[in-house]
Amino acid sequence: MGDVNPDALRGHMDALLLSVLEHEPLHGYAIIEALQERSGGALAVPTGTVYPALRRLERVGYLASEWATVGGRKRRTYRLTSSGAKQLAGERSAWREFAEVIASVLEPGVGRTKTTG
Amino acid sequence: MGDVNPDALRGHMDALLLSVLEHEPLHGYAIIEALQERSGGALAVPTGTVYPALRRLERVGYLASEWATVGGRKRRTYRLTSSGAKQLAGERSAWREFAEVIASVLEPGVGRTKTTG
DNA sequence: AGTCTACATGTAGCCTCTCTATATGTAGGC
DNA sequence: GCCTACATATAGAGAGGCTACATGTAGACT
Repeated sequence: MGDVNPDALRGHMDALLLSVLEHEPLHGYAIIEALQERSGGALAVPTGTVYPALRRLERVGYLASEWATVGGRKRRTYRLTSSGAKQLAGERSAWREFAEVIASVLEPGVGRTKTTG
Repeated sequence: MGDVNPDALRGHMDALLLSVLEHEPLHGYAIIEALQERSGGALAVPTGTVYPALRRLERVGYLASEWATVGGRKRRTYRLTSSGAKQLAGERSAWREFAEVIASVLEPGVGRTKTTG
């Protein structure tokens, strides 16, 4: 039950982040915990990955954020925008496509059985 | 049926390459075609990705190569070493783990249902 | 002969995302 | 005071896939 190879995460981080914010706004720290919980402990994404990624996602309009103070601590809470929701849907189908493609190469005979066309 | 996002391929290229060489040695150009065929046309990996990757894989001992001339054209044919076969097995289980983890975050309720606590 | 396409390999340099390491600060337990 | 958990942020490194380019053969068509 080792954790996931960092390189493999490339290009999938956005989908993960958008996904945990789908039903409720969360702040960065809570997002990291949610990722870990949902993955059964396999995803230990460092803060140096998450915070910049969240800012990037906000910059492109998929997320929006606002500051809040809870128990004397400051949090920047992120929520999914409608644009982000659309993006998430796209990321989900892209993931399914991707997983199918990789699986078809790695384990021939499973899935995509050369329907060609 | 767009092709796969290049960034998403990060860290999975090795597995793909090792996998197409599992049962038969192939040269670079044929590897690219095999990848495309096995994926139903979804994987159009550029030569600038494949050739350097093959060399890297040879450098670390997962592949071995030799030159051949077929029909007046020179080919460098790669084959899987025993070390590469072991690596491929590892890549396969890493992929299954990875796919399960991503799916568990992207589509909660499917697979890895928080067996932990 | 000249041109075009398919076959075939290779490199330089860019891009961009993830990671490591570090910095900053609050709250609460010991 | 010191340590841990909570909470955010940035600089710089590292890596690998991509674009673009360079090189060359074979065969078809004009």
